[in-house]
Amino acid sequence: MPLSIATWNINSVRLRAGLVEKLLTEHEPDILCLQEIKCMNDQFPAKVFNKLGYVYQAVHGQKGYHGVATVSKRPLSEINSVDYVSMGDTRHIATCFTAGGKMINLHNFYVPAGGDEPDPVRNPKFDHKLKFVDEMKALQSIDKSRPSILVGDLNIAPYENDVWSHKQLLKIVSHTPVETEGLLDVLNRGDWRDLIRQHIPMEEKVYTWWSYRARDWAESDRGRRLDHIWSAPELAERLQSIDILREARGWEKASDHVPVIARFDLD
DNA sequence: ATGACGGATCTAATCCGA
Repeated sequence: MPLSIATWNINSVRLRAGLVEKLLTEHEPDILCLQEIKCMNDQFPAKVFNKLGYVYQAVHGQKGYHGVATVSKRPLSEINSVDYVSMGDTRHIATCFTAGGKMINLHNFYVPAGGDEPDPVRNPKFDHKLKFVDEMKALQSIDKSRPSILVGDLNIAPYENDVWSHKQLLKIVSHTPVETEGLLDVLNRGDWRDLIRQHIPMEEKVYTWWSYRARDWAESDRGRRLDHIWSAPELAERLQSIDILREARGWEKASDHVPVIARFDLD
């Protein structure tokens, strides 16, 4: 079976354990990276994943907010979290696994949302976000001579067609120039490949998140591409497909983010 | 008008998301 990796901001893994089960049953990714699990490690619904064969679990949670987890059918090693911006938040977990006979690093991120006002002086949350992205610039797509994959809710929609209206969102946190330039700097300096954009032309609108506040999310379709899968060039060459599960936004009690799944021509 | 919803928490009103 080819290697497949999914990422999903689940917005409470306990509340949506049933939806996670649906995703894993219907799409069977080898590895699932979750963000915003919103629980402590001992509250993580491990049994739900064990039952489906995802017995390797790297969980980095905290009470009520944030939290990331990587669950896998393949053994995970070198589990490690970096405390970006030294805030004590649970926004990153790194693991390592084997595919195609080689070791691959996998980073799972939940980048801070950044609050309402795009001014780091007046808004400490925006300052935190910018510092977080700054620290990500040190990440290289090849590390310890292994190729890496970086996924998660990066909370930034970098390109014009990653939002429903480029012009109207230029001053809205997630699409301001200081953020989009910062994220593209992370991408370029680390020699990463943006796998969604490798598969979908730049002219085409692509979203992975739709607000809960819209009267009808599908009808207004005012989304943003906040969730990403990046990889080292040698893995990008092996990309077979990338799927954005838009239909998951319409599931009962849906997360406001949808899963993204990348499949690679690697065993 | 993007657009007022939805989650967790010291179960009621508050903070947070993006």
